[in-house]
Amino acid sequence: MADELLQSRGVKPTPQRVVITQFLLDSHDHPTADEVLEGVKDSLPVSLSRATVYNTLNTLVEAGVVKAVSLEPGRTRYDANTIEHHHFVDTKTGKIIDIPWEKVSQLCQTLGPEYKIQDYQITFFGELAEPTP
Amino acid sequence: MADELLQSRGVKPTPQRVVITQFLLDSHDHPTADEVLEGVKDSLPVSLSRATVYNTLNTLVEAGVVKAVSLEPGRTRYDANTIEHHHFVDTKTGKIIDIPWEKVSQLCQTLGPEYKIQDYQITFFGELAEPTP
DNA sequence: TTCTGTATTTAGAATAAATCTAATTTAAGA
DNA sequence: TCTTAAATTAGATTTATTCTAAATACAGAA
Ligand SMILES: [Mn+2]
Ligand SMILES: [Mn+2]
Ligand SMILES: [Zn+2]
Ligand SMILES: [Zn+2]
Repeated sequence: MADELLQSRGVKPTPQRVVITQFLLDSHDHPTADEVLEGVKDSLPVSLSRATVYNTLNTLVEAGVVKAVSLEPGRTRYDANTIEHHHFVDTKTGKIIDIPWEKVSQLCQTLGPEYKIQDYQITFFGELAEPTP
Repeated sequence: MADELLQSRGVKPTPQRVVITQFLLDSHDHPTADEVLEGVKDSLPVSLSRATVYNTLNTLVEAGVVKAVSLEPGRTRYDANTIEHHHFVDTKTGKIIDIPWEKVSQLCQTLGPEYKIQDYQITFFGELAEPTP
């Protein structure tokens, strides 16, 4: 599973990369680099370096295998759900859950009564056109 | 200006707080804590501690005088524009500009041809209702 | 198979944002 | 003036991430 995914994206599937990728595929809670290290280190016969976790995560992001998510200051989270989607941050628990892209239909209206929205923000990424002279 | 704003939000307007608040009111580029320190330290007769900058920024956020913005990993930016609005991140320059709330009308459609949108993401903050048993 | 070069991993050092600590200053009120 | 709480300060500390330099792994050539 992880193995083929890596192959298809042109990333050599080393044991460390496979195990980290699989962990992210199985996660639904947007783990941090540290949570990845904790969750993965015992499933390798060798000691896993923190540097390898960061190297791998950066490689995976660059190859489009996972997405980096920065919703809170201080640490980046990682998401194997690469389909376009939004996030809902529970301000009580800090839990970040996925919101399907289609759920946000007319002008970001109702997600449903189970979400008590206090605030939301759309972040656009792109390039600003040069002003025409 | 900054003085009255602080008063009205119940924050004692010390020289450090006034000068930092004024700097943010005059900024339109979402400065970081370090940029605030650099931009402000020479307009005080005393040396300004980094701790004071962070203390003040946290106080201002808590009092609703400014907003903390975390769009990129690693550092928080600060925004004296407290009217609800979105942000546009120029992926070439890193520049973050404000998008008026109303601009995003039907399902986050066109901002106008000057914005070449590569990606966007809506972040919701709120509380998840308990599942009814 | 052995050789060789490149990619990957590793432990630990370095960096950078933010917070903490403990001492000092400020300033309001009795 | 005296008291006291709040605010500020320099510097140390913490935490996330990156860097460095050495060790490993491993594919391809000979
Ligand atoms: Mn602005
Ligand atoms: Mn940091
Ligand atoms: Zn997600
Ligand atoms: Zn803004």
